[in-house]
Amino acid sequence: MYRTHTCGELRLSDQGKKVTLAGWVQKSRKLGGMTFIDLRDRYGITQLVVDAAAPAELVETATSLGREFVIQVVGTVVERQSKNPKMPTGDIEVSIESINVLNRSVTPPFTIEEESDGGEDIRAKYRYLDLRRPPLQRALALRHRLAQEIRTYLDAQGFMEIETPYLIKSTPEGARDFVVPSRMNPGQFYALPQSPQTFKQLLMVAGYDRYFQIVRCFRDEDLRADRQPEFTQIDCEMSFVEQEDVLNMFEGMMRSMFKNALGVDIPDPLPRMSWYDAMDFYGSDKPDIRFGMKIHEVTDKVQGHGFSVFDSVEYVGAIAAPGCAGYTRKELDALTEWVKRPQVGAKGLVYIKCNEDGTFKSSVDKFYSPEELAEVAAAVEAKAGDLVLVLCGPKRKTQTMLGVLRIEMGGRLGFRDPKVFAPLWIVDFPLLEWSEEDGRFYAMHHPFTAPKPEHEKWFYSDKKEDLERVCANAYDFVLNGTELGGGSIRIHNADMQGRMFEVLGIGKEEAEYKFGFIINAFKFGAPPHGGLAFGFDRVCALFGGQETIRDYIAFPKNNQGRDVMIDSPSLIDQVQLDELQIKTCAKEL
RNA sequence: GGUGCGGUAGUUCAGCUGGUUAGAAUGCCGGCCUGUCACGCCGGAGGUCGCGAGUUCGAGUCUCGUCCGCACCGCCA
Repeated sequence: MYRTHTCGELRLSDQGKKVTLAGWVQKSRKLGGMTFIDLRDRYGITQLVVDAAAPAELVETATSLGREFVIQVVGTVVERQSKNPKMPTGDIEVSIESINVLNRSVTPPFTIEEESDGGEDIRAKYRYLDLRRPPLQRALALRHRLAQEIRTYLDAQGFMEIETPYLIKSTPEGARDFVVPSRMNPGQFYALPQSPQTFKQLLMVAGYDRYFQIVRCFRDEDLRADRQPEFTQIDCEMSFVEQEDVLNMFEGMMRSMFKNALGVDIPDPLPRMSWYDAMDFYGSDKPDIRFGMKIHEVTDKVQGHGFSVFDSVEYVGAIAAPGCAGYTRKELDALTEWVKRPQVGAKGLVYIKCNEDGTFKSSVDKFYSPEELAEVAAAVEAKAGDLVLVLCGPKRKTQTMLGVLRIEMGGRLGFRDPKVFAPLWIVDFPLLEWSEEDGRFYAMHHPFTAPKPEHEKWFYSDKKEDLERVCANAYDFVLNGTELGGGSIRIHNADMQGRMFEVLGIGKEEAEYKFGFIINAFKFGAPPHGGLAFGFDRVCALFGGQETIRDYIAFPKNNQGRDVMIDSPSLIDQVQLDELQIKTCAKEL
């Protein structure tokens, strides 16, 4: 037996026990005659001690151990003479009678401790060493815990986990596909799935009315801290359901995840907000509702006073930053520069200070009386001591900029505490989105989303205005300003699916080539169905209070989609290339 | 495709308007030390300043190019 206990479990109550431990040498401290060794495994650290009175051979071995040596020791649990209250095992130590060096280690390039001295670069290259550190071990443990909760909950609700293929057909209607050449089918390619969307719908056709899968998905797009080329979705679909059924089922799942993994209670039922309200009041389709500072339109209150900047625009909107009336000229100038950066894109910033004494001071005093400024302040629910920030321009674009400004100010004011959780549903999304540059509609969610039944009359209209106002029974699960998941009630009718492809400008032949299988399947008694998918990596990161998902993935890719540890992607040799017979033989669509 | 920041010892970093032999901390190696737990003390080794051009009497430092990392914009149905 390699060990009788782990390095995290021994306590004072184990005093006197003879134990065998195995683990990694984190650090050794030699004090002349005696040697202390911190032995680590993923359960914790236990201090080992070798006394001066020990046999010379044992002392010799103990003092020759290097960092990250793997050792097995036999010894007795004893109470420490000087305890360490910072360690869970700090009341005891193991007095060693024998050491078995199971494996040596070269000196690691960075410290394997709670806080490593290594930078991201070097830790990524030696990911297997970084993964020995407690923060990474906690992150993966949380991921495991959440996956278990999901399976437990969905299993109890009658869901079946069914695997779908990874080698599928390329249908790049949105993100780019990773493609995989096929040796047995020269010149032809599989694609890796961006999601199992069509397969889960086919499972509904097949009668598996409650399906889920914790599944890897792939997108060949540029990366971010919260975006990886391969990522994991909690993919779910149900038959014979309406939007209400889906929302209830999956907010229940999130509720049990919050409760059982974090001990946090989230509201029951969760708040819901229409997409239009989210855009109007938060300037985002993924609002952070941990704090207020809602956006208010003040166009009619500020136009017609001779201030040409406001008079010439479609929309003027504002937010109130609590307690910021004391901002200095310098701070306001800096804030103005901040909103003018390309990432925000505002042309300028107008402010109104609502002073504690009830007076107002603004950058546009020339054009507005104190009474008029008070009216604007009242419209954005500003109180004495608040700072009103005003932006103007085209409606949606300005709301988006105000949304970015709101998030920034909310962060500065400490309203974005990662330990506070404010989930909600965003509902009633538009079905379609017009692209000016391409001169066509794109599906806002995906081309399998059904229009709301009451909007179908517009869906079959040829007028752009009609199509633009079609809403879908589509929904996003949003937490703290991050979209964690989304879904919709699907089209289950072959004719309607055909109409959707038509609206999206996908020709009959192209639709047949790319999606013929699903259109065909819908002719064989497809049940009404709908579902959703959560981004599991993001769920883990947010539950763990982090912005980056990399720590929650054992072996993530870097910014360029590279794995710097195994050095992939990489060139392949000519023999492999020849076998694959990759030639130019594109399909005309 | 674009913007910003960064690349100097194993590691994390400092290095001013260009100027002698490129420093610190930590790690590593050796010595001392019987209650350490960021142990302490003494000594030592350790550098292609990412790479390539250029300017200059002289480049870690300035210029251009290039590679790599991180964050962001575009992109992500």
